[in-house]
Amino acid sequence: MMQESGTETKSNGSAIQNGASGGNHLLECSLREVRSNGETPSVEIGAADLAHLQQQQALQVARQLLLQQQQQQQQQQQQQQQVSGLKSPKRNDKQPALQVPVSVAMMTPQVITPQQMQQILQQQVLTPQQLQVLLQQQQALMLQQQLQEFYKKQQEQLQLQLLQQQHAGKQPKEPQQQQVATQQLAFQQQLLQMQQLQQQHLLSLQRQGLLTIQPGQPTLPLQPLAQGMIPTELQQLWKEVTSSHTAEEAASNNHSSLDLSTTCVSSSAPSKTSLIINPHASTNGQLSVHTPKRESLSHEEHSHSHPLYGHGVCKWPGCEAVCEDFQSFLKHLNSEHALDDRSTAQCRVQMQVVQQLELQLAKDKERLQAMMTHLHVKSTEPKATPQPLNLVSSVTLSKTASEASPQSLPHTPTTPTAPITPVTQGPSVITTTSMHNVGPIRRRYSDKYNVPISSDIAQNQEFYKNAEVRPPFTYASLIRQAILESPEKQLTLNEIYNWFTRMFAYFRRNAATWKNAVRHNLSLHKCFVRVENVKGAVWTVDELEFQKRRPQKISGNPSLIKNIQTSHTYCTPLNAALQASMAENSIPLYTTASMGNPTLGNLASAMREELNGAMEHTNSNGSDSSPGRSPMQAMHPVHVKEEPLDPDENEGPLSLVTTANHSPDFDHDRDYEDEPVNEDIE
DNA sequence: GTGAAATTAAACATCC
DNA sequence: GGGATGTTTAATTTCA
Repeated sequence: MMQESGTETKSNGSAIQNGASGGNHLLECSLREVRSNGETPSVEIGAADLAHLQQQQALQVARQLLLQQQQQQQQQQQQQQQVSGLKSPKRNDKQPALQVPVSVAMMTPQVITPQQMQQILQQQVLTPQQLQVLLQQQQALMLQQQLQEFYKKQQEQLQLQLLQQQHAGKQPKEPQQQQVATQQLAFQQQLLQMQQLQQQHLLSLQRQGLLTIQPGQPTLPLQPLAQGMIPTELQQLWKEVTSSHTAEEAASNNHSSLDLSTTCVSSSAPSKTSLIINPHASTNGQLSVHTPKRESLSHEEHSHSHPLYGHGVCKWPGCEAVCEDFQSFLKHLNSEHALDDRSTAQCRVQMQVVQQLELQLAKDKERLQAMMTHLHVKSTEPKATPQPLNLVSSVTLSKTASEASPQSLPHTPTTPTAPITPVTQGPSVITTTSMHNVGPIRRRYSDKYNVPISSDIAQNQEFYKNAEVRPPFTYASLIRQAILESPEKQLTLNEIYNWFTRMFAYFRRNAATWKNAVRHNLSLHKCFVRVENVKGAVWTVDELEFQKRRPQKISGNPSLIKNIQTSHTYCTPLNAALQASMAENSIPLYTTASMGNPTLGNLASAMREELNGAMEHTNSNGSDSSPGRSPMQAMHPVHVKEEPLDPDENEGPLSLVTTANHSPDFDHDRDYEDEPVNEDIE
């Protein structure tokens, strides 16, 4: 691709700089440009074929137009020779206009024929959205074609007028010339509008993935528009305007520098002359839409609006040359940033920068949308347990915050819902990291610092259900939660198993391991009381024993602790999330303060309020003020093997979980029990 | 560095 | 007899 782009650049450049030999060299140059532009694949899948067809058609149309031009030129010469033996300057003025259709044909892919469209539809290579965009683009192209035809007719009228003018001798020319110039300018403006429209369509295609921009590939569909126009057609269009603008130029019939075609024929005048004469013809690849009057209005207006000039400094990438006024800026622009390989390369680099930024913006927008969607869902969820957000659970007043090593980062599954509760102090960021990349690092936090496990589970229910992420709670906490969620606050072992597998995807594998751990915990901790029932044994929770299990390890002023937590816990994950997001996208790291995101600020504020409420509740309650529970293993080694979901998950989580429902039907192990333990995979 | 708690693994017993 | 359930022990890991 880079080679192709380089070739294209050279071909375009040669069309300008070397376009001085041969009577039809300009035509050859145009054709070469058409070919070079037409050979650049820039659309993938079906669109690539489509673009190829369009390019081929464009080539054919360009050739036809060129033939027509040649014929017209011959006819004109014959007519003029018949009318007068003198060489008419107007004839030369007409010829550039005749070049324009070539450029139009070159830069406008042809409309897809119904057969081609039907073929595309049959092949189903495009999605409906892509087809819609394609149709819009086709409409724009059809408009361009109509415009092109209009322009051809206009040119013919111009020729007739000029011929009549020549026949009429020295009659007043200026009104006609002005009319011609006005018409040409109107056409230029229309042309530009069509270009912009097409660029918009191409951008939309690009955003939708129809177009693929490869790094270093300067052969974007828009580029034929710009690059094709810059070297020749732009100058010609401008010359048409300027040449017919003043009576002096009209009077100076032999002034060949204003006619690029003459320049080409003369084989001696470099095309750069036209650049000097018409500085705005191709300045920076921007097609000037200014009429001569506008151009002569004032440069101040220009200086205020020129994107490359501001505060007396040239804003050309990497330049920053100081220009006292706009005139000097223009001189500098035309001298230092003229149309050459360097400027072209810089322009392409800038285009790629813009493209990358657009892609980045789209990516970040998508990320933001996902985040907003996720938070919105969470906020609108009916809160069965209006308990504080579990972000407080990520609070650690000790080294854990500073030990936020990559290993301790929360595992970020690819599921659409990520835990709103950071598992650790690490950034809770949705990344593309697969959830299977979870490491053996284990973190548990929830039953420390009196974090209500129910809140976290409720808020991250979908996440835990879908992502094979180990819940950051101890077995004891999970068992207790399962039992407390039951209507009768009692569960059989099998029902506890089912609760684990139903609520956590993580516990859908290695059943033998974690079930053994469940049994071990039930037996080990005194807080779990086995109650013999008529229909079997059920497990209940002795809350007093549960609260006595761990001593309070956080000492000091509770209010101070609360302040510390509120000042660090909430900000850290948010900042980390933002920073990680930026780091992932290679965006310079901004501070949260500099970003000043009100939404996040409000979010953090709301969380802080909830945290305060939670802490106050805890402190006042005192029953759940034993945060000293030791950590829990947050992550297990990852197992590659996927397992089917438990069909029993469709059952209501709690409605059937009663002692009376304890029946052998609850075959909890039929899907998980006999799984091989794959701990050693990693 | 240490101790407590949690986790994991295993053996064993009991019951259905 | 096999599996589920329950108990116990030991090694290891995590973290305050």
